[in-house]
Amino acid sequence: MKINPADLNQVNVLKEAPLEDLNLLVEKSILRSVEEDSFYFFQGDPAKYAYILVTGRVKLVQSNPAGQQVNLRTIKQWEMFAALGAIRPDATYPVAAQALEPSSALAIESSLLREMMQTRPYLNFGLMQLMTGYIQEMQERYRELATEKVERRLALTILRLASQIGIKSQGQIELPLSQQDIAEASGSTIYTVSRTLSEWEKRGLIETGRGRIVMRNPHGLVEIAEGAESA
Amino acid sequence: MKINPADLNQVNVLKEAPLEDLNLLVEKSILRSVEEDSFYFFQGDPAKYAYILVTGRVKLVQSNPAGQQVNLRTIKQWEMFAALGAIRPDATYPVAAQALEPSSALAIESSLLREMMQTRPYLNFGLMQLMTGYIQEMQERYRELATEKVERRLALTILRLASQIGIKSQGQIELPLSQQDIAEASGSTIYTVSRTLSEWEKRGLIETGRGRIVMRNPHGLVEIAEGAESA
DNA sequence: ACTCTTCTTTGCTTAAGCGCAAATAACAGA
DNA sequence: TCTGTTATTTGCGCTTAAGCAAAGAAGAGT
Repeated sequence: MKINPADLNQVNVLKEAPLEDLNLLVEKSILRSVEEDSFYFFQGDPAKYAYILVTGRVKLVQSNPAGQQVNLRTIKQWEMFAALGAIRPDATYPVAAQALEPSSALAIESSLLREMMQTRPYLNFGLMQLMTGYIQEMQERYRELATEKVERRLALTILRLASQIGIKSQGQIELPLSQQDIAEASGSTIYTVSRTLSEWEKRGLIETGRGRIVMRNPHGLVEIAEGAESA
Repeated sequence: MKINPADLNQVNVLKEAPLEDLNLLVEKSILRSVEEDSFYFFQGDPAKYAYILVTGRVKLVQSNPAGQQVNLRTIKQWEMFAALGAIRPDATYPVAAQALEPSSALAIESSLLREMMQTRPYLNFGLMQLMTGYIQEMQERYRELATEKVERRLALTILRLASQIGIKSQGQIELPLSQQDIAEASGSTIYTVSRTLSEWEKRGLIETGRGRIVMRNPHGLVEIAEGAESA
C-alpha cells in the first residue's frame, strides 16, 4: 500500500504541516502492518519509533507485574501514538500497543521527529496540544476511578469512548469494543460490565452484541454519568 | 520579598534558560503570597497564569461534582505548576491549587509564556519533559488504582511522594503530610490509611506523627509495593 | 496552664463488586 | 451446515475496604 502524503494533514499534530514535511515523513518512514491482536510494541521496549495509524484500530494498554491490564487509550485512524518516546532520547514505551483489528501504521523514527522539532514550531505546538489533552483526560479518569461507583464510571467510560472512537451508523453511535475492552478501560471486570450493560439494555439505553455496543439513548447515559441514582 | 532571577535556574523547565530570560520573567511577573489552606486558583478558573513556587508547598486537587477530591500532585519549591494553561489560549484550570502551608509563588502570565515559547527551544523542550513525566505518572497511578489493592497502593503512593517531596533529616526521609492528604493521593479513606499505617508502624516500617510520616525502613515498603503478601 | 480545634485511632456494620463456575450464545472457518 | 473457539451471561459466595460513631491524642493560641 502507498500513502498519499497529503492525507497526513488529517493527523491532528500535523494539521499545519507544509506538504514538504509530509513528504519527508512518508519518505523516511516505514509502513508497518500488524494483524489482529498482535503488537506494534511492548511495554518496556526502547521507544525507537512514533506511529501514525493509517488503518484499523489500536489500543494502548499497561500491565502490572501480575499481568492484569488496563486500557489507557484507543487509537483510531490518523491519530499519532507513542510520540512521547520522541521527547526523551533514551525512553522506553510505558505502554504496549495492540491491534484491535488488522491495521497498519506509519513508523517514524523518534530521532527524526526530535530533529524536526528543532526547527518547526507547529510540531512543538501540536505535540503539546496532544499531551495536555492526555494529561487532562488521565487526571479526570483517575479522579473518576477514585471517587465514582462502577455504574457511573462505566457510563462515563462509554461516553468518552463514543466520542473518541464511536462510529456513526444510521443516526446511532456504535462502539466496536468487547466487554473485556470496556472492563479494562473503566477499571472493572467483565462480570460487572456484563451485568450493568444487560440492565441498561433492559432499560432501552443501549443495545449490545458480540463485540459491539450501540447507543440507543445517549442522554440516558449522560444522566447516569452525572449522578441520577438508578431507580 | 525579592526574587533573585538566578534562582530560577533551579526550576527544571528553566534549567537552560539564559539569565536575560530569567530577568524578563521576574520583571514581568507578580509574586503572590497565599496563606495556609487558601487557593492560588480554583478548578474552572480561566488559566491566566502559570506559577513557579518560591516558598512553601502546594497541592493540586481535583473535585468531582459531589465535592470529593483527589490529590493529583504536590508541588515543592522551584517547581512550575499550572503551565498547561499556557498551551491552549482559552483554557481553564482543570485542577485547583491549594497551599499546604504559607507559601509564595511567581505568577507568570500565560500569554507571556506562550510568546516566549515561539522563540526559545529550551522552553518547549523543558515543558515537554515536564508533560511527558506527568503523563507517565498519571498512567501508572491510574493502573495502580485499577489493579492494586489498597495496601500496595498506599506503599506505592508513599514511596512516590517520598521521592517527590520527601525531606531528608538525619538520614531518614520524612513526609510532611496528613493522613487526609495520603488518603486523597492514594484514592482511599482516612480510616483505611490510619489502620494501614498503624500496622506498618507496629512492624517498624515507619513512624507516624500528627501530620508527618517518617520512613524507618524504605526497603520494607518497597517489598509491600512490589507484592510480598503481608504475613 | 487551659481550651478549642483538628487529626488520628478503633470497633462495628455494611454495601459494592470481584471472581469462580458453569451455562449459553455468537461467530469463524472449513 | 457443522464444529471449535471465543464472548457473554448469571447464580452464588466472599472479601475488601468504605464509612459511621465516638473516643483519644496532639497542637495552636490565649
